[in-house]
Amino acid sequence: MLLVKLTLGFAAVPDYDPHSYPPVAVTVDLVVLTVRDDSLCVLVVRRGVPPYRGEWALPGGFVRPDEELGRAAERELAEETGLTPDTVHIEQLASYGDPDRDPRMRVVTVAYLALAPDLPTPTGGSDAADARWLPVSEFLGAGRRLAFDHGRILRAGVERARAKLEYSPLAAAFCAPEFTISELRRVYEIVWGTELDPRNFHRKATTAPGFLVPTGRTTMQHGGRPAQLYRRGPASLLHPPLLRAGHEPTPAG
Amino acid sequence: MLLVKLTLGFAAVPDYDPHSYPPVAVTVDLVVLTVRDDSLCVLVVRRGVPPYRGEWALPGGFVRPDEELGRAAERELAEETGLTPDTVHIEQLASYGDPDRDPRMRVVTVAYLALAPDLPTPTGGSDAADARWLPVSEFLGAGRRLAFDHGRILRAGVERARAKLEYSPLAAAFCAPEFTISELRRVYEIVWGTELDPRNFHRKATTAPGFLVPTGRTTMQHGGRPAQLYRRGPASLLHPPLLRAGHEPTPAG
DNA sequence: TCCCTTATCGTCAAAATGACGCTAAGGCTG
DNA sequence: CAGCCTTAGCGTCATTTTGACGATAAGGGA
Repeated sequence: MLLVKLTLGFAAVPDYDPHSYPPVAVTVDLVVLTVRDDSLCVLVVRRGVPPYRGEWALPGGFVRPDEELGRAAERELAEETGLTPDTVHIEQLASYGDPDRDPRMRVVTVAYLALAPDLPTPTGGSDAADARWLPVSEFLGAGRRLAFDHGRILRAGVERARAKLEYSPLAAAFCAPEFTISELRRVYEIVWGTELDPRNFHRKATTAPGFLVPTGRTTMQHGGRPAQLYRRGPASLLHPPLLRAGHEPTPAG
Repeated sequence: MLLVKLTLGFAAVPDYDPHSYPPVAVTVDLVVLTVRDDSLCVLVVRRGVPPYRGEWALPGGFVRPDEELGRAAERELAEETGLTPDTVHIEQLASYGDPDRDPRMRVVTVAYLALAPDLPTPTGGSDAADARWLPVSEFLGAGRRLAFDHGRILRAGVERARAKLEYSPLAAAFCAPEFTISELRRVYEIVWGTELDPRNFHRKATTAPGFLVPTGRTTMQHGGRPAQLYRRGPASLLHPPLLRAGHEPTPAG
């Protein structure tokens, strides 16, 4: 029958009828990470409707009929946090489409990873009933659970963030537009969960071409000697990378 | 019928009805790369039906109603090449869902990247009318074009492959189960488009823990002194990584 | 003023890298 | 079979990079 014909591939389907396909919904889900109170936090919302009513989930929503995937992600981000891509870094993470990941119907979700500086207000959300920042450790361990397969998505997002700090200047996305080297180092330490030597980190960060642009201004927020303020540089890749010591990340198989 | 209902009610969001959404088709597309005849090649199929009839496209097809995304990708790979995940490495690449990327309807595709050893037969495809390996350079330059947005997907796949050679043992996925260091080096040289010093490469490849496992056997395929044969090791990450010299990859913005 | 804190520069030994010489071990050719 | 060519694989060495950590700079507070 038709189904069989269709699955042979796009190219081999002379006159297929796409509408005869079972309905699939496409959503975007967001892993929005920030560094707050010495821990890596993720933005979660409490679900107001079944399934998983009352449980924490990643923010997300349907992709509109004529909307690009990235636009949908940015729109959801703006709805939940009031932030725009000017302020936060956002990139596609991965897609998840297990047939039973949503009990209501087939839902394929395209997950996005967003890295935001510490926001004064947790959320400026519109429809989000209850949204807040919670430490990712709450969900990565045996503690709380996230609705749907969002725990898996969160793990992927955190893993991606940790890896990208090594080779990309993305750590700065967790900082305000102007930041000190120590603030940047604190980001690395919290995201990686390690301690870094301040002097060696300072050397490597300032040496990597295009990573940091000094502003000339200084700040004395942190009690000691005033620190130089930097802005993100033009580099899209760190050379040389800031490698973690010995890391076997996900126990991949 | 269903279609009419689907296109109607989009507005309601909080207590949404997933079925009240417009139809979206979900496909998987494959970027299957291999190293052949001193160049990096991609598996492409010639389209037999409009749109883009007669043009080259990436292999792919619909995700079946109760099929996981990764399974769909593996199935398509098997249909086109006869290969299974035992033989090739396959991983999710990214998703593409621009509203007009397929003129017929909204199609969201989940692209997968597969890295295969050089296959004796170009394809063992079932339905693929005309499938073959072509150098990626044909499509990356101003030469041939791929159907749909497949050129963009191919670029992402090649970029991903190039990047992953640095810090993952994935280069071995381009080789037969047993391979020599020179064969591995040739993979790096062809994928990166650079030349590598054989002696330094030998040192770094054999030094990286878990990258290579010597088999004890040797081969003399290449005319000179017989070479040790190795198998892929257990490492999932290369430490230290095999870094390219100075590389600004995609001219990112 | 002394002390405490953080920032930043400097030093130095250990490790990694890159350039490259040299020997090993096959086949090929005359 | 004696060179010769080819690739494999080991070793050397100067240069860089890294990591550990000392020392100084520059603020606030007791």
